[in-house]
Amino acid sequence: MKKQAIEHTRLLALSLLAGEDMYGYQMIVELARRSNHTFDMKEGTLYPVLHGLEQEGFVEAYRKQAPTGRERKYYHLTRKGEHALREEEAAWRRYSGAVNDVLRGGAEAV
Amino acid sequence: MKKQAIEHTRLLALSLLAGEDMYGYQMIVELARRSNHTFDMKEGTLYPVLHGLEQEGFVEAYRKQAPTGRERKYYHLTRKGEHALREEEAAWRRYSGAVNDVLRGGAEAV
DNA sequence: TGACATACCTAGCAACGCTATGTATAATAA
DNA sequence: TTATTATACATAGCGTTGCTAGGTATGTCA
Repeated sequence: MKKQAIEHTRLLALSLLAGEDMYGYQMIVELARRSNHTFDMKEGTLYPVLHGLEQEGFVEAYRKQAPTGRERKYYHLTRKGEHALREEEAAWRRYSGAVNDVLRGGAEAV
Repeated sequence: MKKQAIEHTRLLALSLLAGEDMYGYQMIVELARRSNHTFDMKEGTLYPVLHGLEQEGFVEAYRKQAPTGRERKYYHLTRKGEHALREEEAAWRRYSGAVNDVLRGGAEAV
């Protein structure tokens, strides 16, 4: 499969941050809500991914006080991250389209 | 993610065998054709999966002489395999639908 | 005050798919 | 005729991904 393709966690994480800055815990809750609980992402999955995205410059982190007084770590999607998101989205459409083609018994014409 | 969900190799393999019995090498070529070369499955990926499917009773293997005189190992989808395919297809639709929901910014209503 | 939800983090493990390699035969090119 | 390529199957070993399991800490509520 070319290069393992999917990496759905990255796609989902980038996509969540496209609308607004979020903190990790919020992303997990939001993802569950938006996917009608199809995705129940674990902290052990998300946090390392966020750190990776930060290192690649796709997101930037900043700390902000919550109204509760508690400090949260928010993530913001950078230009580079927006670009990466568009690419991941395109890869997803290509991938899911190909799966659907195969399920239908194969696309006859191009 | 519940249980890693996708397992796309199994889904694709079962789906290929839904139409007709095939041998491994043929499945790889067919998959490339039907997916417009989005999927270029490796032998090191497919063969172990086929062996696994056979052990689970989802497929049955038999050897048959090719017109070239060469022997090939064909795989046939069993009843159990058809059932598994339907379940994997449903899981795929649920999964891909959820990804699309998240990409769209989240499904509002149920 | 104790329990729970919130909020972050990492080490270690398991599964999946790939690379690399091996074997063997048929077809084709040199 | 011989060498190369395509066909056809197989497995060992590795890397990536995501999960389990555990740890730390703070705010809320009974």
